[in-house]
Amino acid sequence: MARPGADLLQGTLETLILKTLTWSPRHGYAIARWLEDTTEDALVIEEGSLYPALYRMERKGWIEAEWGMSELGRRAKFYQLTGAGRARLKDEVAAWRRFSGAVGRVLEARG
Amino acid sequence: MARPGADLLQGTLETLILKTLTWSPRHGYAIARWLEDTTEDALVIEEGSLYPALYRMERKGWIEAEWGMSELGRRAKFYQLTGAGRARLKDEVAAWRRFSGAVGRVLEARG
DNA sequence: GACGTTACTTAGATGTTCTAGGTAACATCC
DNA sequence: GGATGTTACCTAGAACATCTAAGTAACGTC
Repeated sequence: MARPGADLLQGTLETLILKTLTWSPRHGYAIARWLEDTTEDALVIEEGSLYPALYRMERKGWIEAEWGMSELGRRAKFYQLTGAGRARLKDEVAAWRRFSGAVGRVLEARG
Repeated sequence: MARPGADLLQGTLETLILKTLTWSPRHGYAIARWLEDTTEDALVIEEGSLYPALYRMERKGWIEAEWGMSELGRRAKFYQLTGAGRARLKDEVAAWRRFSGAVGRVLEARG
């Protein structure tokens, strides 16, 4: 799993971002910080992954962006979930459970 | 998670293959069948992913191949774990637990 | 002799993530 | 006032695993 060139398993970042926006809009930097805090740095979000992911998700209509001011008075782009994004999150959480459950069953298997 | 072009999260296949070879050598086709059976088809292993993965892993010294006869009398290439492969499996299982635990914490988070 | 299954092979496309660079504003400390 | 660290965003290019889609071949069965 600890492959060079991939700290995150491909396909998980967008799900994590969607989840981060569940409760209120956040700007990109805050999304990364929240994910790292919540996982105690088990997940580290590279900026070169984060921002392209946000653009992809905006293009797909899962999130909407708006410029505003961060808590510290700097300009920042705030993202919020759309209806489609909320639906997508639900699907992705279900898919993650199915997938990680399956992998878990394999890795716990005995004989 | 259910992205077109990726049923498996990138980085998991090699771990799953290593685990499949824990107990005895198996040929490629049997590896795919065992994984699908064990996960009740939650994980489907495409041949175009499986065989290239086996070559990569052989190159990396995690598995060794030998031609033989399958249970049904057809020629088949049997793969078995090397010492390095066994060590690698251990690391990957630990990494998977860390990673999936972190994702789980994010996805279960409330507020 | 057509069809389904076992078993392996490989080229090319796709798509996410990473590395590594950049801009800019503000705070702090020497 | 100059260096350093933090917040905050942007982007080009490379790396890499997986998938699609094609192929070979042997065997069994109907």
